[in-house]
Amino acid sequence: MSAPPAEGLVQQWESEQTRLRQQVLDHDTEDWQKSPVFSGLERVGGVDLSFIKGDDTRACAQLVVLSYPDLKLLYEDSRMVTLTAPYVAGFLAFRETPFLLEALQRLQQKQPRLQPQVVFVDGNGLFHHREFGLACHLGVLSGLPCVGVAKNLLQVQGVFKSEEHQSQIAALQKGGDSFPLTSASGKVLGKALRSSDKSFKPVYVSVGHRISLDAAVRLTLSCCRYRVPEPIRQADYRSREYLRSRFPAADSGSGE
DNA sequence: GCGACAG
DNA sequence: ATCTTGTCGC
Repeated sequence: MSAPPAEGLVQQWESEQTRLRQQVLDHDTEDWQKSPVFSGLERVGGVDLSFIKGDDTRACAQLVVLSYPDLKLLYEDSRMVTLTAPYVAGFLAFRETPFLLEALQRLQQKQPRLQPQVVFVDGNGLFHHREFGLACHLGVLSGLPCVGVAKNLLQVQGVFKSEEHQSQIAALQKGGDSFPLTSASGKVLGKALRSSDKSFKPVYVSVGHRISLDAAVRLTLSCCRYRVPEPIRQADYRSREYLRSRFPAADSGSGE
């Protein structure tokens, strides 16, 4: 049912990514990022979108802000939105960013003191076709430090789900172990991280904006109670809960 | 025709 | 993203 994206649109998106890419800062810009224990860091944010099943345009845009290092909920915002852009692999940001930005702006307007010092994004940052994934996009447009955490490996820039990749995953002995995701040209675009002792499938961490890869990986690890970092996990859970309460299952086994 | 494809 | 139950384990 989803019509293929208009011809020129993807090209336009591509050039915009290339343009905005120049504004990404892939190093630590905040003092807390240089601290081994991130002293000075008090608030971490997480964003996500959850969809109503069967509808790929209506979704709940979610923002949560948690305390650090306690990871307790300080702020939460759920909002029903209607997406206009289609999902095109490599261009996720054009579909989701506008609504995540709006959530950050509502927070800035209502509770500026709760503005997160870093935002975890469900998706990739520099680990991307043109080194400008969702986490970079949101980072540049919001100006906030962002970290991209993807649950699945994006096969780009010469990174493949090869036997070698599988064996590297098997070699991750404990939570905190990781290995670099290196492009064909030799650049480290991100890291596969075993985020806890109990999880075996790694998460893929990459720089979004205003943070180094090293700090991004350390911070991700320190925010993981389970496989997915708590800010993203909370955003995901709460957005689904929001949909569950307002859009009860259309069908169930009760009929006959 | 088949596999890929962050969310 | 969503489609989806039970099941094994602590």
